Amino acid sequence: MQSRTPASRTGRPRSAAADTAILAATREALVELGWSKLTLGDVATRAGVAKTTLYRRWAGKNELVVDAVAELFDELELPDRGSLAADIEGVVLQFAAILVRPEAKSGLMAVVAESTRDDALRERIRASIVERQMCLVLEGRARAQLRGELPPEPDPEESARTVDLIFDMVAGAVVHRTLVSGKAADAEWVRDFTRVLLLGLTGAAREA
Amino acid sequence: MQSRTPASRTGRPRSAAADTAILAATREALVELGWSKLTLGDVATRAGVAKTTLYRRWAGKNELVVDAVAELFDELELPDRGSLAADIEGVVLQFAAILVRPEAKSGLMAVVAESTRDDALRERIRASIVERQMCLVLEGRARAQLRGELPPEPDPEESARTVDLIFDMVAGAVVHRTLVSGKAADAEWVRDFTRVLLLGLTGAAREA
DNA sequence: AGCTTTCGCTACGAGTCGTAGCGTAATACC
DNA sequence: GGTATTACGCTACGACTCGTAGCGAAAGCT
Repeated sequence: MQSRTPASRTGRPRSAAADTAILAATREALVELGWSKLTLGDVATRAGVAKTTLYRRWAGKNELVVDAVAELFDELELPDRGSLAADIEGVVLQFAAILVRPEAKSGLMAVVAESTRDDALRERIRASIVERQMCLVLEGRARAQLRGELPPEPDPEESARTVDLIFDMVAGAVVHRTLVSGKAADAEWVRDFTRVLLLGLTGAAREA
Repeated sequence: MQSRTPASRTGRPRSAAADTAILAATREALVELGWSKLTLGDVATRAGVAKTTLYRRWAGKNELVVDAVAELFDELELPDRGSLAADIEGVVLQFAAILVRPEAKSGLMAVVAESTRDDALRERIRASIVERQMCLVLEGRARAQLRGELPPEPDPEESARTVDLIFDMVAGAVVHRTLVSGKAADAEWVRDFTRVLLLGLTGAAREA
């Protein structure tokens, strides 16, 4: 999780408790101070560790916040709710519930902004946050194809394109709704969104 | 555009050239340094003005970058391309062309992140960036309803909900594709996206 | 002219950054 | 148990940025 986990077998091991304390303190500081006013010195004080300890484990503020925010997304799951529409609504509501939390709002967009100039950071975000969400899309799509709600796509290249597209549409819409428009992705919005996603603007209007 | 335009009619007027120079210097600094390493002192030097002049016009880094980035979106237009699908593809390609520019990538997400803790900043972003995009959605939808491609929605409240939803889906998908997934929203992607948006996941697959 | 406001410049205290050095604590190996 | 090795807490440091204050000069309005 940290920048590097050396295969050193000798010497005093790193405190696992310090890790959890630091990440929790980071989220706490994100809530109280936000991204721009968050300082590593303050996080170290909150966590009860020395500032040097923090720098020994993380390269900087970006990497630390990525790890702290990534843990928020661990709770994402995709229970089988019987239909594609119900599955989408369920996972979108979960996703929205995470995004309204202030530690997620403040931190996630900031590290994404930084990742536009830092490829290593982008890869770190992809591996620890985005990939998990992508797996949910894959799982939900495969489940829908088994149910016959979506046609199978034999061409692997086109299939990958479709999965990417769905992922950007779902995650992008929820993020934009929550963070840019600043409105809640509540049950009503999620219902409308799912209808448009499945049936399209033209089809959804006919069934309204 | 700046923080306040006092109705002072006497005295030396503010240099309009300084404004454009400062905003251009801000975008230049965003490209070279990115959001986090951008300093107001550096921007002032690039623009050839004193640091104090900059602080007299903008409250801080957030407000300055919002204004600098907002000018990038002035070129957004919605020419009538004959069909709803063509209109969407056209405006999405324009939007994507702006978002790939490094000054937009670095700056936009950062100020959105900051706006999660600053209501005044959020309103500033809404007024100078988001509102313009929202108008395009309204215009395109009205045009499609005249063509008969979309059914009219008499209920103003439901109509507003639909416009908000479309806006979040379109803008969110493009932003997520460009900034989070880090892939280009090229013609092929835009075509697939438009098809899903109009026909839905189920309908789009049938016509693939 | 006279008045008002802006501009450029310099300087300043405050705060943060990331690192180095040191002594101590905790574990693995012999 | 002794020893090597690493992590830890603490302090201190130079470098940098921040945002503001004060000053004299410049530019425009009446």
